[in-house]
Order: sequence, then C-alpha cells, then structure tokens
Amino acid sequence: MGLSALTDRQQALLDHLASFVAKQGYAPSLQEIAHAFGFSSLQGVKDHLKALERKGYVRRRPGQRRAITLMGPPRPFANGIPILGRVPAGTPQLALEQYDERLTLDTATLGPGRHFALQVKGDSMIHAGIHDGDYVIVRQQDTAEPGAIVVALLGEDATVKYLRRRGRQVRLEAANPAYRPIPLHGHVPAPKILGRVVGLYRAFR
Amino acid sequence: MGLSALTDRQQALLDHLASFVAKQGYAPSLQEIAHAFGFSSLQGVKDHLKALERKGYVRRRPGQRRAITLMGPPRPFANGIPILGRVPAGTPQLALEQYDERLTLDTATLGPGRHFALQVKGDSMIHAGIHDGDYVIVRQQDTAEPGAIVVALLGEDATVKYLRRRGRQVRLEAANPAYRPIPLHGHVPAPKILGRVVGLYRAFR
DNA sequence: TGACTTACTGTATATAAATACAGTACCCTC
DNA sequence: GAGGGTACTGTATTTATATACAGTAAGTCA
Repeated sequence: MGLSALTDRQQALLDHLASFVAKQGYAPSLQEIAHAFGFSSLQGVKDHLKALERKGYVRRRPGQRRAITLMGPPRPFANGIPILGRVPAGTPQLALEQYDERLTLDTATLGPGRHFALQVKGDSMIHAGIHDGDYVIVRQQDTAEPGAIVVALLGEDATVKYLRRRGRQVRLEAANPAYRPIPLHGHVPAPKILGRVVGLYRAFR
Repeated sequence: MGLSALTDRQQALLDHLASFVAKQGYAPSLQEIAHAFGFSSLQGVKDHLKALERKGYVRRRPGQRRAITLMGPPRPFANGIPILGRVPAGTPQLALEQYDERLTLDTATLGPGRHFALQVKGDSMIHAGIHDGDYVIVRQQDTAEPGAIVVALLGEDATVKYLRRRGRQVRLEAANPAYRPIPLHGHVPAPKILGRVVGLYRAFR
C-alpha cells in the first residue's frame, strides 16, 4: 500500500502547492491558496490541507506561516538523503512515511562556524574508528576542550589526534598506542590546532 | 562572472537557506534563521538578507512571511563543505584557494539510484570501522556482489552485514566474529537485502 | 431516514513573524 | 580621523497569516 487516493479538489490543491513551491521556492499561505482557487473563505483550504495531511501527502507545522512540506515520491533527494526510521517488517518497498529526518552536510546540521573536511592518511586513529581515507569534518577553531578530537598542524602536516590532559600537560595523542603523544606546549615545531572534529564521512567503493 | 562575491557570513546564510528549503520545502522565517545561527536579534538576519538581495542571490516579498526565493543558477555545491587539500605550513588562517573539492551528501556525489540513511545499532560491524550510532548511507538495491557491505532485513530488524560467498553458499556475516553468519537462502526468517552501503557518517558530540 | 463526508461561506480572534529605530563594535580606506 | 561597510544586540510596533467557531449545501453509504 502506498498513499491513499485523493479527491479531485484535493489533487488540484496538491498540484497547486507543488507548482507554487517549484516557482517561488517557498510554500503559499492559506489566503494565497484561497485566492488562487477563488475561495472567499479560508476554511475550505484548511479542510483540504487537513485531508492531505491525514493521507500523508503533506506535513504542516501548527501555527507556523507557510509551513507546508510536500511529501511523496516526486521529491528528489537533491540535498540531503532521508534517514530511515523504523523498518517495517516485510515491506516490499520502503514507504515514504518512514522518512522523518534528513542527513545533510551543511551549516544547519553542523551548527555555526566555518567547517572544512580533511582526508585522513594513516592509521593513527584507527582505534577511534577513524580509518585511512576517511574524511573528517572539522569546525574551525584554535582551541578545544580536552577529550575532543582535533585537527592539528604539525610543521607541514595536518594530523588528527585526541586532545588530552595529563596532569598539567595538555597533549595530542593518537588512538593507536604505537604513536608517541605530542605536548601542546614546548614542542618543536609548535602544534597549532586548526579545528575540532565534529563529523566523519567514509565512502565505500 | 555574474554575481558579486559574498562574505563568509553571507555565504553561510545562503547555504543555510538552500538547505532549509531543500529539507522543508519552504523558506525559513527570520527568527528561525537567527536561531540557527545563534543570533539574539533579527536585525543581523535582515542585514544579511538585504545584502544577498542587493547582490542578486535572493528575492524577497516585503511584509510576507517566509517569502524568500533563491535566485541564480542552482549551485550544485550549495550544501557541501570544502575539502582541504594541502595544508600550507604555518598558514595563520586557512586560505580559500586551498579548497578544491567539496564534500556533499547528494545524488551527485553518491551516483545514481535511490539512497537512504540508517542509524547503526550495536557493535556487530565494529571491526569494519562501523560503530554504534553511525549513519550508513545505503543505495537501494535488492542484490549485491559478494564482498559488499549490505543492509538486510531480518524479520523486523535491519542489520548491516558483509555479503560473503563460502563455497556455493552466500551468507551475511558480521565483522565481529562473535556474531553468527546467516545464510541468504534457506534461513527463517528469509533475509531480504535492502541495499548496499556506499557511505558512512558519524557525528561527534 | 439519518449519519457521515466533502466542499465550501462568513466572521472573529490570536499570534508568528516582518518591520522599524536606536545603538555598539570592528574592520577598511581615503 | 572621518566616513563607509559589515556584523551584530535590544526593544517596540505592526501586520500577514493561522486558527477557531458557526454555519449551508450536496452526495453517499447503510
């Protein structure tokens, strides 16, 4: 089963919604919909939207203006990919209703600040689940709390390390014990923190 | 070149706009933008939007709620984050010229096909560097070559496993040897392949 | 016949959100 | 060292818009 059937008017309203969003980049207000259909009242629009929401074609945020999200197949995953919530047993195809959130790599997901990505070389952080070839997503900052995974510049090389406090010394440590820890101060060349690792991406070939 | 250059903050705001619209299907309100960036006032948002409008990146309808239209050619890397190539020695701040590529999670990066993401539960794939809480990005398909990491439906649970061939038997194997392999055929309940794992994302708190 | 759904009109109220004005701070550059 | 642009905070006001309640009318199902 997919989505339940729509009446002619509900379909017309859904079509109008889709074309409005495609054209303007934002959803119409209730009065704009009413005007487009020649309604003199808003209640008709509300009723139709309520039906569309009940049948799973749109989702609304109560009280918010123009907060209508179109659901359903014709929405490409242009930006971000849907996160599958529960997996219904024996479902032949994955129902759209299951998608609630979306996974993206942008400032909205990552929070404020400048970000960059860096491809990891070597296996010094393999015990932290960071493998050779992985991309770490880094929020640019020049300090970090102990315990954080940071990207530090050591001479000419950018390295991914834990920032750890040992007594009164703060140092960079690899997750792999085969690598020597590096004190943050009093080391030549002086390490410089480029940012904190906030995400990781790996592509499987 | 057509559109004039943007400041970092203006670019960040434009990226946020693009991803919000892509995710929600409608534009954000000024307060939502302010909240996303941690502003306590709306004037900053207004100023930035004004700059973006003056430079031709967006168009607004005065007085209307959420009436922000993104202009210009659809920028494919609107939501990506830059990948830092070489790290120049001793550079005080990271120069923009160093960024050559961008990391995105969209169909352009992932290739053709439908994709979804799934949050991994448990440590059955920890030896493959897939940890509890990681998101795997899955290309939807119902078969896969042996050697691939797949997401399979086992009864009501979606599990991440290697697809391996042993002799003439094809079976699902965990990377963690503590878990039993499951033959693809002749097992109850019958495993069903949902797709192949093509990527992995992890967020660090 | 009556209950139920769809498809609206009409009026009133509440509020989310845009606008406006005043001010601070930090660059630039001329 | 004055002037302009960027990047905000803080408070107040207005309004576009969502919501609520009370109806009417036609079709359909049982």
